[in-house]
Amino acid sequence: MKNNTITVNQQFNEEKKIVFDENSCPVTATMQVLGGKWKCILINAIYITSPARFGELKRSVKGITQSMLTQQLRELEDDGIISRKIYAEIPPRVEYTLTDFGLSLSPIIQTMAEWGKQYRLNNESKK
Amino acid sequence: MKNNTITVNQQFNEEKKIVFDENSCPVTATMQVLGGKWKCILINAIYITSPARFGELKRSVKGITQSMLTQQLRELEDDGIISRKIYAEIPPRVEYTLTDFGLSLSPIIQTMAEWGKQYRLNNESKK
DNA sequence: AAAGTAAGTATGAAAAATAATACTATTACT
DNA sequence: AGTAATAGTATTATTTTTCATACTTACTTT
Repeated sequence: MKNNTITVNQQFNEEKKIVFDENSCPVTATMQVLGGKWKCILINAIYITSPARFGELKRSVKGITQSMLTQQLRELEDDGIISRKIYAEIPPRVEYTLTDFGLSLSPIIQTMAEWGKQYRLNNESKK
Repeated sequence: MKNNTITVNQQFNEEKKIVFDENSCPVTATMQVLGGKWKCILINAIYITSPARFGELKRSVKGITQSMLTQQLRELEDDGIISRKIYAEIPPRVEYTLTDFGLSLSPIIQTMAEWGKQYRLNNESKK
């Protein structure tokens, strides 16, 4: 009984009920798919060099290790973002391309690319 | 001498010299600023609830711990993406807002938000 | 016969990111 | 006197990421 007024006030004080989680924040949802250090870079690399081969990606994506590349490509494949085509040849050949779903991410990647270009220009001019 | 022809062939075989690193890949450059689990989510949250207070962010951004929030806000501040305004009051009050530089990232965040909405719609309809 | 090629797998170690918990200061309210 | 509020810091633990290295297969070239 003592706390009645306080309780009522607290309820009325909940002005902003905004919550950021997977269900109510679309950015959080996107991060579930694009999270991690390499996903965006790999999607961009495959977009540009498509069809991209494993060894080619290993050489061109600087800093990535073979096991990381394998792992990230598997995750992208599991998420339906890239498709993996194996040629039964010796030596083996595997080609990676973006699926339609993967292509739907390209506006994000392109926006990131544009920002990155500007960012670098600004940094250059500040030298 | 034996390997002359091979050496020459290898040089000519370098058809694609595309490299993805901080210097030549703008997506990689962007990732340097937006990388990590929380950056995009926080930028979005501050964009929406601006001016955002510390405790408010702690409550609304689900899953983030206090120390992560502090750390990420510091990094965003160091990168010039957000600004931090301290009010000398008791209890203390600190307000976070996006800087102009931070606002320049909003096309990326908006594109991510739009994709996330679509993604969720697609997932809903597949149930 | 040895080395090279492509696309990996397997394993253990190290580093980085993230989380959990306890603690701080100052003031107002009960 | 005890409790709450705000915006943190400090410390340790746990989890996730990333790295390094060795190994595999089957065929070709040296």
